[in-house]
Amino acid sequence: MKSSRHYTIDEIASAAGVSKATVSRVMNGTATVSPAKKKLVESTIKKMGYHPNQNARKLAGGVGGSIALVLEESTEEFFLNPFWKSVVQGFIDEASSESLHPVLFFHSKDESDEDLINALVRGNYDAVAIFGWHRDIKILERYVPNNMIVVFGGNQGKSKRFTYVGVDNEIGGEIATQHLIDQGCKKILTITGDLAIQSARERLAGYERALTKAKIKIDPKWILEGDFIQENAEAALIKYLKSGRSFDGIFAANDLMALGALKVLQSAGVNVPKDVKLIGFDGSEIAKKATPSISSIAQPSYALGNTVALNLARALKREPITSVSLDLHLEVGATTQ
Amino acid sequence: MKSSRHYTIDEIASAAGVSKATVSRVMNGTATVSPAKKKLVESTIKKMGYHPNQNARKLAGGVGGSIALVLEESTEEFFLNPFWKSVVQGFIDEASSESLHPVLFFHSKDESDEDLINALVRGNYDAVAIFGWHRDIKILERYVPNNMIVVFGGNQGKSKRFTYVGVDNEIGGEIATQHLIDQGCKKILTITGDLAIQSARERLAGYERALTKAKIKIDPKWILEGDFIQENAEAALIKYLKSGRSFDGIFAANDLMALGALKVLQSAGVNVPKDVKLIGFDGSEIAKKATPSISSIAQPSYALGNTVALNLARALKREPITSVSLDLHLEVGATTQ
DNA sequence: TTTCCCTATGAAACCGCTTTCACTAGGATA
DNA sequence: TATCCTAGTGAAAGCGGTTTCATAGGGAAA
Repeated sequence: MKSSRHYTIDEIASAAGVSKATVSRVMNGTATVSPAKKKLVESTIKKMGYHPNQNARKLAGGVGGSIALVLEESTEEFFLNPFWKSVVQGFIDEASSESLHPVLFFHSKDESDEDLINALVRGNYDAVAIFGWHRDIKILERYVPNNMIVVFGGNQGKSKRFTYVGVDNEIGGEIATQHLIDQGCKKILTITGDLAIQSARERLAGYERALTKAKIKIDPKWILEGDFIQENAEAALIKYLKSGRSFDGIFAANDLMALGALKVLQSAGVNVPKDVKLIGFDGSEIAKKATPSISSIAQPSYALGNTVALNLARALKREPITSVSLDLHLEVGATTQ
Repeated sequence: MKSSRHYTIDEIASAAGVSKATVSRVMNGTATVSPAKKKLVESTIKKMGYHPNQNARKLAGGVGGSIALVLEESTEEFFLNPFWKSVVQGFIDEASSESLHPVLFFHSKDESDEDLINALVRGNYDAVAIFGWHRDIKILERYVPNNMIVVFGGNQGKSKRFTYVGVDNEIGGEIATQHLIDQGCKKILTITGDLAIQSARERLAGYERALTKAKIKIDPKWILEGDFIQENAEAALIKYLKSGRSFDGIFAANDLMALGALKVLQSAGVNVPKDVKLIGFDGSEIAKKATPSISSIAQPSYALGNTVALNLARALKREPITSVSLDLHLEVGATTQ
């Protein structure tokens, strides 16, 4: 029973004394086959350790189930950010349980869109999951073959062609900021993410909305432009501290930057949460494990990955899928109490 | 130029006024084609945005370049351990630069070997990289089709069939232990990894060898059996502390467990490195970032992943490949000074 | 019984590409 | 000038499946 050799459907057919059409029908359950032959074929397949050639199957128009996982991040950035870890874990767990094994594409900033699209077209995947896409979506709409299912993780703006699984970042930003206001903060900074990215803009908009609703006039200086990276957030905050301006709250657009802010505040001798209250975004482990633990808007990161995978699986089964918006919720830590 | 439709080689051929054989030859460079026609075909391909169907190509016996990346870990374990992160990063960076996109398999403990092998055979990959494999290797040797290239990351014992990229764990264990001895330690504990795993056994052997060479008699009680997981290492050490036995050095078989040990010692009021010196294994970020920083045997984790990918790429180009043993080196931190 | 319909099944066409095989034409060799 | 190669090319035969099409055989309906 060594499978060092590949059998073909013809060999199975003649070994079982039937035609290859029958073997195919048994494997795919596409037509009625008499119980006797069915059993015979199945046992022959098992006995001979036969595995149909996937290339031949796909070529002939059968099956379907090859998927790609596109991560719009450099590997470096990707592995640094605990949010992604959770997303990918959710994705893979769900995909695995559906017996789908994704082909991995790390698509870093310096690679062109065209490269990616070519690779996807070449591989002619049945479905593609794309996380972290913050480039023009039109190019995808134009060049991706229209029988290819695409599901975005994260909000990618409206598209009739593709669906997405996301969260309402603006509401998240608003909840975070409102929480600071509820805790008595009056002068609230925000450290934004990379504003080239939609989610960063949305979180900022939520921040602004909360302050506007609370009739707090926003000082433009309060908005520290960051890029989701810890070091740069630290630098921005240090600069602000040096300016001598006062403040009593910070909303950071992700936990990594919140952690950086916490570090800066602590080493500047600022008491958190007494002097300044701090909240992040993502609800990641690093926020929970920080000392003191950082309040955060919990992104259902695992669920995000999970749901995208689920949608792919459904779409592959020809079930209809729609875009989904997952819930965010406030996780109060020690930095806002 | 919308590529929403797939052209076939026939269409390209007739558009260019040649036979499909010629188109194929141009694409693959498998035979001489007159410069004029070659140019013509190439421009037609570009103009029409043609992408050959990979399934058809593979079926017809051409190309080759589909690879699988098998991680013998649950996603959970995998994402917890910083060592893997680096390995995978190295792998992906190299693979990407060779335009290879791996299909991802997380093969957790509760899945049978057969499942994995079936999946690999089904996908008929040209090459497979396997990291963290600590099951019987014979089953792979037996059932993996012999035209499938397999490269292990980590030491998997000898196999004529497969190659691996690894490190000499025994020497690593010896270097670590010797370092503690050099620093004046006399009673050295070790917290082992899961001894079902070869690398754990090798590191333990290295520990024993160093002590034997130094003529220090090993107290069996010194060997705390762990499993590479932080919490369990902590528990084991706490138990040892309660026993009241003295010691002045600890070699933990990975950094995660060393970190756990550090935590336990600190909260027990033991001064590290004054009272007890501590060394880990992996050379990971968490060791460097700990306070005090933990000495460690640096695994070239990035290089490990990188080299495996490199070997795959070479093998796919029909270049000969051999097993490689990468160098380990001591990284002295604050816990042994 | 005869007619009809449905189930079970094999033969053959086809999926899109690679590669062998056979053939042509023009240059080198004798 | 007659002969032999060789480079360039198209036709056709697979690669290993799926699916259409046609057909044989039985039971139900008439």
